[in-house]
Amino acid sequence: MALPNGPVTASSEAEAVLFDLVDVYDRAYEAAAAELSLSPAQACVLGRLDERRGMGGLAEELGCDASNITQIVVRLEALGLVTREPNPRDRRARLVARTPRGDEINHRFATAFTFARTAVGRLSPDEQDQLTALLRKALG
Amino acid sequence: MALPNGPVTASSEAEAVLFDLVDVYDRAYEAAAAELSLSPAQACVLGRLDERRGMGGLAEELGCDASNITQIVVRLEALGLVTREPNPRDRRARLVARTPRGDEINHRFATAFTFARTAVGRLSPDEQDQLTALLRKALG
DNA sequence: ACAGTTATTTGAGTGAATCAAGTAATTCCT
DNA sequence: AGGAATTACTTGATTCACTCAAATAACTGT
Repeated sequence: MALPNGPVTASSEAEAVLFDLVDVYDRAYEAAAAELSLSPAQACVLGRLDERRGMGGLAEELGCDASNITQIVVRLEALGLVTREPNPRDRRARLVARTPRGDEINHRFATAFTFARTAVGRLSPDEQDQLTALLRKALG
Repeated sequence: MALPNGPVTASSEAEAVLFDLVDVYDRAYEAAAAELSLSPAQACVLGRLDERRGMGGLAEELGCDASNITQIVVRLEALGLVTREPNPRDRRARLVARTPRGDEINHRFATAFTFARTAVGRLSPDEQDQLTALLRKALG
């Protein structure tokens, strides 16, 4: 379990509850991935392969080094969850795509990761709108 | 930069903005730690040493294996940010405490991690209360 | 065709995390 | 009091995420 990105000092209740939310979210994500024997990073990459795409695009979207993606994809490939085919348009590049089994695991992950759904579901539609508006404003 | 604990599918706007929040929060935490050449885990542990305490308590609070704490504390000790003294009451145990330099770095970290403060600060006091109430309800 | 750029991989290194096993000191039981 | 069980922590082995620097190959523009 990853250590929480904890509150050193929470100077308001809103900050404290924000931290709680982040911590619970992150742990739920990790737990859902673990149910399927995936690391959070693997679940993340798998979840972004709805269409086949290149390594570079993944690295850019996820804000990490390309070699990090290489490793994660190699492991997903070893698990039989993705394939890496040469890109016919550009022979330097590779196209990553989920296998059928990858689709299934990804779907099961989406089902297992209920946290956001459940949390939002505790709110009425009006409250959901309010929350959305408040968080958007808070995010700037 | 850690990969985001991404949304596989966001079935509502509230869920999507929740994910955004978590992602931005986590990245800000990591960035603040990096400014002080700390890993997120190191910043986390350092932030929980307002009073001297044992390794076991840290492990329990942070929900990880004790040996993980040992490693992190060893590194913090090597950086001169914490000390590990034998517990006079129980010679099996060790008491971890921040050094003055640890206090300073921890304080600078708290200053550098502005995200929660800033985000909440964009809201009026009323809105902050609303947000707190909504998130509490969502957390169940 | 040649130089420069781009896509990806490889290799080396750090750190987080877990598990299993070990050590030492405490507690509990009779 | 004495021995067994428990507790607190460390060590060692392993896996994975992550970064950086360097290598390889293939593309692009002139």
